[in-house]
Amino acid sequence: MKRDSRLSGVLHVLLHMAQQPGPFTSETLAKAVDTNPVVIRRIMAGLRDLGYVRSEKGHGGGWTLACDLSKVTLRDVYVALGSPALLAMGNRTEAPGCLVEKAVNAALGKAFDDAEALLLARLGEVTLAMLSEDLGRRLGSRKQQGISAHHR
Amino acid sequence: MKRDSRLSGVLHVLLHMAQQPGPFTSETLAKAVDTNPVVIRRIMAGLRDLGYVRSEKGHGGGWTLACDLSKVTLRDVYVALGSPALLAMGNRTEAPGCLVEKAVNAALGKAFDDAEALLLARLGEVTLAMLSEDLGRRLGSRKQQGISAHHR
DNA sequence: CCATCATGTAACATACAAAGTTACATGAAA
DNA sequence: TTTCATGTAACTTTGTATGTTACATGATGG
Repeated sequence: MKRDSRLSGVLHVLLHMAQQPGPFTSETLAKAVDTNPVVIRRIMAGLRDLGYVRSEKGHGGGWTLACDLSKVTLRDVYVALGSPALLAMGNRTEAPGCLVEKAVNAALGKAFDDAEALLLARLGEVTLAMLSEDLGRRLGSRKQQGISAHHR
Repeated sequence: MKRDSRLSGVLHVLLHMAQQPGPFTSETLAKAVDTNPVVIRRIMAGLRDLGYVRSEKGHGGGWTLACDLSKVTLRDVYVALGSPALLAMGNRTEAPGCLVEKAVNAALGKAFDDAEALLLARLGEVTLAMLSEDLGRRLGSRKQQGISAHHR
């Protein structure tokens, strides 16, 4: 199954934005994560709707952070993406008539639900600020560098 | 992302087999789970290789359970399928050079790993025998019924 | 006013994996 | 030797993320 990397991608973008004041055009951000500007607009749309970022058209326009990074968790970002499926596996049929299927769904469903809940809880424990601080530590003495320097 | 239902499907098949002595042809099993005989052979191949089931060709042939149901867990069945991806999401890039990507991967990777570990642990707690017993309870007074009766 | 820049979005193309299907080889039983 | 069943390769279908093109919308600067 093809892996969904939108959460990973949008976090990368947000971290880049947290390193410098901005605004950033979709094209600049696209180069930083090696993708297409339209893809950036696509994954940022939900964040904009929830007020986590702002977008401006025209000269000097682009994307700007519009939230308190210590108040937004990775889970919030995930939800902003539209809460895509977390698990690659699922029950063959939901609401089956067959009792065998029901027994299988009950056992698997419990395991699946527990794993999803744990994942969401973990994502809810990490704020964008914590992520940004971790990045700061990784950058070490090389602070205040631009996007181009972070990317190979 | 398209949902992988092989684990759900193969468990359904195994439970059906546990209800009656067998052997069962791929065609019979395919009808029970509403799919194609080749799909049955495909998802059963790994189980056969690990000795959980046996297959016989020719007249009177088909699939037979060949293991102690109380010794095989849902995790064992999952592994027999080839341990397909559990999570629908993943990091954009493994082993990135970019420090921003590394920070994102570290945070997400931890959450992902924890969720995967929990899911595998849960699957490891449930044996096929437990699943079969649960099915027995669900069937209630309607014991000893054939496959056709279980399926709508 | 208008040329330029940037987002917003629809529409289409591509890539990939699960699931479904067809075809045929292999081997066992009647 | 005919029939039945698995084993497997090859192909088709389907769903979704991702990539791309095209164009509309709106803001800025001259």
